[in-house]
Amino acid sequence: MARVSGTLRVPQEERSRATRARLMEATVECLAEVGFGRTSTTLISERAGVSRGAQLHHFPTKDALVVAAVAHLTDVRGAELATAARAVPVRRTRDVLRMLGDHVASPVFMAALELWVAARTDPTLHAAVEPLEQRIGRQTHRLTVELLGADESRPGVRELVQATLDLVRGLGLAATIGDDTARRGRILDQWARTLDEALA
Amino acid sequence: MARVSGTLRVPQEERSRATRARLMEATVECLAEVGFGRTSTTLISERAGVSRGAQLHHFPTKDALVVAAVAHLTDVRGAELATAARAVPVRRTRDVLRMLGDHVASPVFMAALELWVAARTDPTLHAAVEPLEQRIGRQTHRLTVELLGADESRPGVRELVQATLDLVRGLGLAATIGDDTARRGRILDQWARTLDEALA
DNA sequence: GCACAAACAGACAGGCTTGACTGTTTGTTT
DNA sequence: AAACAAACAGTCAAGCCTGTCTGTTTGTGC
Repeated sequence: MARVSGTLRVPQEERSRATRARLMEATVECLAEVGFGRTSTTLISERAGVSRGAQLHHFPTKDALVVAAVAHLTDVRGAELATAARAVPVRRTRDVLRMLGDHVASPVFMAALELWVAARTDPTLHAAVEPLEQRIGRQTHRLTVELLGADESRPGVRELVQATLDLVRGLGLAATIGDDTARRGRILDQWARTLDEALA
Repeated sequence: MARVSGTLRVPQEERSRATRARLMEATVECLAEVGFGRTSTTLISERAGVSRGAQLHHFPTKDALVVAAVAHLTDVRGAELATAARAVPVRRTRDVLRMLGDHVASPVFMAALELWVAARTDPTLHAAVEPLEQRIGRQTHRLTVELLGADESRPGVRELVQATLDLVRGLGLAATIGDDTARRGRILDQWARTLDEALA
């Protein structure tokens, strides 16, 4: 598409993609900062610097926008995890846990948390969130197994890795209220020791 | 008060208490069933069988009602945990974990979850939730230590109990999306074994 | 029995949110 | 260049939610 014909061009497909991206990113930001409840379409369009008309053009309904944002968020989380994982040396359990702990304290996780809880009582959202969350869950699991150098063929190992991921999820949830970093650190310190013994 | 004077009496203090209780219970039910976002004062009053006027009389603002419901919910959670704990034999780790796992799958936990997430971005709610959550957190910790027969003077034991509680919180969160009971069971099976070894 | 206050009932207004709708600009196609 | 379609802009009405307000019933104190 967009055959060159001499003059400078700003393909509308590109503009469209950019606008949609800004809207989805603004949605994720709103989720993380003001929560699902206060995330209105008006607030999103203001934040994205997009007119309400343009917003309604690309996403006819709020559901459509949020569902698209869910997919976008999944990609972002996947990318952030992959990037963070690359910086972690293999077989250093405590470092792996630190990486996971940092993730659940990040804004993207908070946005995901908002969506989880909202999806619990919203069928449309649930249908969008469930499969994507399952995907990123599996991806994170695989990644963690690799970094820990764990042997999943041994009985119990798979469950311990799952427990580790559920633990950090729980820590992320606790972090929303009044959990301090120090407490998380101590818990993960001990968990790393226990995990190392159990996986040995 | 309310000196008997022959005829049957329905003290207004009693009526008042009953109405307030029904409103707070209805609030918790709404939180668990439709979520914080869709929990409107109108819905609550309908569900409680209380007129809007009476509702506004007892709780002038929505915040007042929700804050009162938080306190109520804390009491309910505390009572449910204490009751469930009484049915668990001491030193049977798997049974203790089952009890905790059941709790995080219950409606009261879901209501608490809604409040947690809402409180993250709502200062008023946060001020009400934080201290109470801390209280019930400590209570649950003490209770778990007792049931496990754990010796907290030994290094790492305290952190392992905390990790256990955060783990079940994470499992409760996962349960809202698409987590099946079987998966939870396997994870807790394995964690019970690991915990027993670590505490031995 | 009477005055008073608390519990209760329901209508009403203001504000916010959502999505429909009309009009304008900008890129694409022939 | 002209016709067309997509992107963009902003207004408007319907609906819901909250909290105020007025009026009614019921228990309490004198």
